[in-house]
Amino acid sequence: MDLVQQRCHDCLVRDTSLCSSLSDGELVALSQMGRRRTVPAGQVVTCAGDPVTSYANVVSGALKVAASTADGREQIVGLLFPGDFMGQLFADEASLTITALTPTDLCSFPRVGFERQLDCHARMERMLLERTAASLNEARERMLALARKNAGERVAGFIMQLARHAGTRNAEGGVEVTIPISRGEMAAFLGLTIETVSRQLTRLKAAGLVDFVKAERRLVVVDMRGLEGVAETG
Amino acid sequence: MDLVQQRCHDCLVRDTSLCSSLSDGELVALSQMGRRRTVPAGQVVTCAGDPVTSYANVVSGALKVAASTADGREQIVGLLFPGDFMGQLFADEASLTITALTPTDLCSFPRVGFERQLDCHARMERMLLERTAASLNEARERMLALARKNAGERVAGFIMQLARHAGTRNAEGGVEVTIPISRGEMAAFLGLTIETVSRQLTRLKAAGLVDFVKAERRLVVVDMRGLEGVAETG
DNA sequence: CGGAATTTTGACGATGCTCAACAACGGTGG
DNA sequence: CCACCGTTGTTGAGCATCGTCAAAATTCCG
Repeated sequence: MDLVQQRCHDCLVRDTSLCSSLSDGELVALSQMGRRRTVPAGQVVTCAGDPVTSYANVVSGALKVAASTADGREQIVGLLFPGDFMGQLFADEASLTITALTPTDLCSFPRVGFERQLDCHARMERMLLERTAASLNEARERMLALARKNAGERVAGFIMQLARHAGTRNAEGGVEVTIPISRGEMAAFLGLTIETVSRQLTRLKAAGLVDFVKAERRLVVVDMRGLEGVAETG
Repeated sequence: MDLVQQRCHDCLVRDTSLCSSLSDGELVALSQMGRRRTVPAGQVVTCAGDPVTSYANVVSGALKVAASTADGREQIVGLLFPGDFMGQLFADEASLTITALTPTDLCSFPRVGFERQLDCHARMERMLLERTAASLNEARERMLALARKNAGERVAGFIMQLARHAGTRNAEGGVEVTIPISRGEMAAFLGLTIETVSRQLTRLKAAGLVDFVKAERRLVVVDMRGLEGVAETG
């Protein structure tokens, strides 16, 4: 086994990224054009307006995908985690800006080479279609929240999602989660301001639905049912 | 040429729907499972919560794709026109409700059969991937509008899109468009109320940027530049 | 022509944003 | 070890925008 294959074999996301649709043998060509790249927290990876010349798999870390207005208002339209595919498929010019939230490792492919690989690997293309369709459904659900839900519902819904996706049950029957992003990023994600997010969190705490120490990232969902109720009706 | 092929050959969207990626010969299998269906205005085609058992091409008419909360708040997350593909790909349960806005003709396929056809026709699958990716980009742009733009910007932006996409230049240098949906649907699309949409339209008229007669669907963009300005900064 | 549905307009109020001050935390250097 | 400072988060007061409720105007359609 040569070095290239060795690298993929040891890859953290060999089994969760698009690559999981390919056998070791099929992976060779893609592997040869893949370039590992480490990005520090806060750095912009691709910028709205730039031509799209490469795609990537997220290997480790986290990134935000954001749209923004000319005068600087920003909305986070998606988050990327290990195994996720990064890039605006088939767009000649990026309309979104992607920024690393934490130190991040990417496995980056030149656009044309990657698209050629899609041509020869139907299972990979299918997987990409499935993921794109899922992202579209998610984006549409979020449009409902951004347009029609009030601040309380949005914040409660966000914590519910975290709890369901990454929560761990503790001794007292609560569900512990670590909020992976800052208040500012939460606000940018939920279509609110920092102050409103902060107020809603203290409101949830006052209502006894969640518990956390001020300004901490660690949070315990005390009353899942109650929180679910708030997520649906303020 | 048998009847089935004849039907596709005469089809209004033979060259704009996914079918345009297939030759007449390749179309036979898909054609045989396609069922034409006419839906009256206002009728629900697929409902959130139902299992996804079929997909369809829109042949004529228009539909809305909407997400809604338990207590009845609704957000239109997409519109479908002739040539568009309809259905939540690979979802086992629909999360969105699709309703005809006008009398509509569909060419409907059973889910499993259609997915099998995708397996054998790489160009069709590629076209579907391109369209899904484009829809995702569009949804994300709209998330920015719903979360961060004010009522004036949203209404102006909507008219801009109409004018660019379906406008016709008139004698006085204005751009004429027909607003294809009711105020209520505009509101549901823009994340506003009917009253706010109405007020913003009269505001644009008072500012001399557009002209229309009260409660009419026909509208003239008088000052495109000015309208563009409002779309970006209220 | 008449009644229902849609649209417009007005008055009022709540929600969430802005601005501002304060608190908590983490690192840095004396 | 602790004073200092920048960053992040919390809290409060006031206000603007948009939603709600209600009524009038207009259109649609039988």
